[in-house]
Amino acid sequence: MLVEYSSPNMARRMHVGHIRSTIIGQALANIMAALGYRVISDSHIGDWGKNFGILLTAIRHEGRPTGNDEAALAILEGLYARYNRLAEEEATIDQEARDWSLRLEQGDPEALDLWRWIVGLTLSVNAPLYTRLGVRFDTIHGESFFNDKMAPIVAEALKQGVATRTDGGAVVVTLPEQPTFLLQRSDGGTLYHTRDAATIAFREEEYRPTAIIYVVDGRQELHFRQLFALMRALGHAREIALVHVSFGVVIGPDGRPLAARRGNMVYLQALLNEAHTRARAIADASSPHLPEVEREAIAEAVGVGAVIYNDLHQDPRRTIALDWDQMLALQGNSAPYIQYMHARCRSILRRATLTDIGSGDPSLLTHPAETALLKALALMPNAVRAVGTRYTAAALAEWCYETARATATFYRDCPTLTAPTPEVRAARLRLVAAMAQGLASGLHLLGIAAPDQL
RNA sequence: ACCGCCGUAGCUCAGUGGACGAGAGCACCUGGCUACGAACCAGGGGGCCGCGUGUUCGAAUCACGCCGGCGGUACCA
Repeated sequence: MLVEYSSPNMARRMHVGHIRSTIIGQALANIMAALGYRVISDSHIGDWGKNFGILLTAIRHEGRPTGNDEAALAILEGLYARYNRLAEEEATIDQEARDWSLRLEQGDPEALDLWRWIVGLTLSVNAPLYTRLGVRFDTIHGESFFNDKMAPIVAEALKQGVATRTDGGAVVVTLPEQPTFLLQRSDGGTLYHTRDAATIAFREEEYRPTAIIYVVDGRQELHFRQLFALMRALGHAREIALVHVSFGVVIGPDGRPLAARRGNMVYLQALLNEAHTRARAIADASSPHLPEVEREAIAEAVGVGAVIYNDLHQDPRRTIALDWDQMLALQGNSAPYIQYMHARCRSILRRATLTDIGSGDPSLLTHPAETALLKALALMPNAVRAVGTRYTAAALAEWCYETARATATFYRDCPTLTAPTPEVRAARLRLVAAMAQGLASGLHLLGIAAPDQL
């Protein structure tokens, strides 16, 4: 099974708009692997096309930014925004951008040189963010990778009569029940559909997957409907499930889209840092006895965990209005709550002796809080399987939270270390060990760390 | 205009293969640390589950229509 997610644009810093695909995709990849699929995670980076034409035009006019850090990337980002707007207003700039994107496709050395620099810069700036989020890719086959694989698809579509060439030279596809779309520009350049069609053909040949999962925002639903219909019409991917996991975009608190030029853009790094800072403040207040390095590590696990969980616990299709307090919530229905319950279980296990654990008799667990936990444990496989069939990690996030709540009640009503009898104590220890393992596994599958102590 | 998604408590959201008389978090009110860690727990107020019709023994959940919000609709991605 191949899972495509994150797929950031080049020459841009990752912002809250990218976080959803990244987080949802990684969780799905984790869970599909747990379900037994051999998962290939792929970031289909946007390193090709007309947007690069615009970038190259901008650099040609304004010069190449110095440095190889986030600051340089920010400058590129600004250049792109400005020239993208210019291209819409001035036909000469637009033409220049088209020319450059074509030169890039044709292997022009100058274009290639700048292209390599831009891609390298972007990937190196993004890398530490991925590390913090626990994200890793098996392959990064950007759109450029498919440059030489597109002509055959276009030819195939024409040959099969699925597509036709217009008088202007463009290749147009008309399928039943689908709006028509283009497979090739009139100047010979390729398009989004072309690249994605070539990508499917490649993946089909290369991996023979049972499914290809696209974790891409909902605005591209039509694109994928058309793409999948095209591939079916061509006779491709007959035995492959093609799935678009669609999610809603993140908008500003005012209900309007986030945009750099509107000044309300929130970058991923800033978001993670703020989450870390908030978690650190609470760690300092509630666990002053822990050494500095540990509190720092806990703050990272808790802060980043909160961000990840916030994205996973709700229906991905909803539009999310940016709300710092909600995204970074550290109480209630949040990752820290689940992490806390896990840590309390671990705390009990730390205080018990090893020989106590695993020898308990489960039939002694008859208190309502105990049976509730046993039921919760039994439901975990269902939750994981639901993710596999519904393609949403929310089912598992929900399980983690409900289970953590049941754990909290048990914690209050059923003392473990000071249980009434040694037999009950042993049984409860065994239960606590199971809960700790279940919660930790659930969190790990979601891509969230489960520290032994907060 | 057409297509898609969403519309559940003041706010943010769970719940839609059969399973109590509809749930959680935040906010508000009340109570609980001489600790298996209070990043917690217990309790309270607060809801024509957008509206209507239909299917069914039974509908927040399924079907159809309507209203509202958002998104998309060939040479950007």
